Amino acid sequence: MAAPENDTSIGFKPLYAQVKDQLIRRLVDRTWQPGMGLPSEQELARQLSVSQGTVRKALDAMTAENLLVRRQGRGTFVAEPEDSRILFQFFRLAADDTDAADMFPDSKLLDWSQAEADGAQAKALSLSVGAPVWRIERIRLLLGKPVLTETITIPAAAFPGFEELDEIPNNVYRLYSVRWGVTIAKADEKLKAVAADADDARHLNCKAGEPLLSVTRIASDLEERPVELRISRCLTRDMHYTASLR
Amino acid sequence: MAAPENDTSIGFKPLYAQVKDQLIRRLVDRTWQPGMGLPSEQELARQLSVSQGTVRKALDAMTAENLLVRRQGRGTFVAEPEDSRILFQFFRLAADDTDAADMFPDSKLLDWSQAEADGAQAKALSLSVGAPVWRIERIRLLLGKPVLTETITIPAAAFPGFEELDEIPNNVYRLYSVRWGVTIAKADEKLKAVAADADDARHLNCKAGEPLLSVTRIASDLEERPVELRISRCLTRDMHYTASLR
DNA sequence: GAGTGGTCTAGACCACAAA
DNA sequence: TTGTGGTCTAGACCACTCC
Repeated sequence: MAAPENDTSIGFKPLYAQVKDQLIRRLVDRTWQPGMGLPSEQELARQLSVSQGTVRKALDAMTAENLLVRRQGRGTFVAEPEDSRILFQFFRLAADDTDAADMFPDSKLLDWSQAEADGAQAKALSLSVGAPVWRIERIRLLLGKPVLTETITIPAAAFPGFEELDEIPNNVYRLYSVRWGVTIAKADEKLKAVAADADDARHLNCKAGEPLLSVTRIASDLEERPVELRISRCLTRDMHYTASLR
Repeated sequence: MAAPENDTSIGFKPLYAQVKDQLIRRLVDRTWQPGMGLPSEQELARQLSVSQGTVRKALDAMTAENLLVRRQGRGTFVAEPEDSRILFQFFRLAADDTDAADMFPDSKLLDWSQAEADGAQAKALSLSVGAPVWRIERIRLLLGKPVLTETITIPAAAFPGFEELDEIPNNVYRLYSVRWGVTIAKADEKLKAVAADADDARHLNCKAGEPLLSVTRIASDLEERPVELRISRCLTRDMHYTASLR
């Protein structure tokens, strides 16, 4: 970083992008953990031998990606997997009538077991077929009413000691972070309309054949490795999924 | 803008935001039209009596919102409603198998008539109930197969002379722009799973009761006024809606 | 070679939070 | 009062496009 990197090659990266990579590395290796304050811009600029403006550009980019939180007068902090933030960032279902911010959905655990990745799971998680995975099935409720079934698949290798858990918390992204240092940074979702099968009908208290919104999510960590596959089947009679295009 | 705006009030806006508002005003009043080049950063800075860096921050923000396109060595241009951009920005349906960029969907016009806004339409478009609107119903096809029905509702007042059109083009956002200077800058969508009714079944060549993805879009112009309500009902057997969360 | 946006720097002042 | 991030400025050099 000290050298001007007289780089004419195709792999050129601007200084601020290199700085950002450096900072992300410190998040990955847990030098800076969620909730902790980073050094000031001036201090980082000294450490990395770049100007404060260049550090700022990297910090602003990471803030835009919800990796950091900046507070004027206080400092820059590593974003925490708080319920409110996770809800806002990763939960797109809202009640039709209320515009109010919704609550974190409750969970009812159905099943939780080790399994071997099938073709689709292996592909989604960049594993080989048959690789050990954990599978969690649960129902999620809003205001006491079941709104969706959720099947979570995660690679066993990325979450050692998973079997020692005595319960699955509501907010698993917080669990991933606290227990294994895995930060969910991004998620890609594919949506379809499907018909409720017998299991759906039983769990969601609806008729078989009723239209459900199927959401297939692949969530990735700071290094853009897929670490969770989540398939939800949502009853959207009184709810909807929101998306904003710009 | 020349005065430092010694502003202690709650309504304070940073300079670059004021510059951005100024520039958007020039887009709204069509001083700068789609495809046109803007003056250089230096020139804008002189005109507005601010530094180049402040102009740059405004231009960068507008580029991030897809209002402008910047090309190194050439200049800054007003974004055009080209098929490829509109497709990328506002069309979220993709075929399950191909990862390739999809084509702009063909359209088959079903109906096109003036009507009076009902309660839901009035609310969505900030009109009073009974206000005159145009309603367009069409089917959209990919690779020759019908994939969705689409009902577009627009305020008649915002599109004078709409009745003189002798056809509805595939890309209506381009039409809005070219003919009425209306730029679609943002869209909010609400998704639900619904059952196909008899009309859906006929148009999409599926069975009544088959699950469809219902997408209700409210599209807004540069001044954030809602100008189009669009309700799509999509067959998602071989397709999906994509969303990215970060 | 002239002009454009892209990057990087250095320094000033302000608004805000905490001690 | 001190230290932080937020804003604004001024100027330098680079990479790219076009003539």
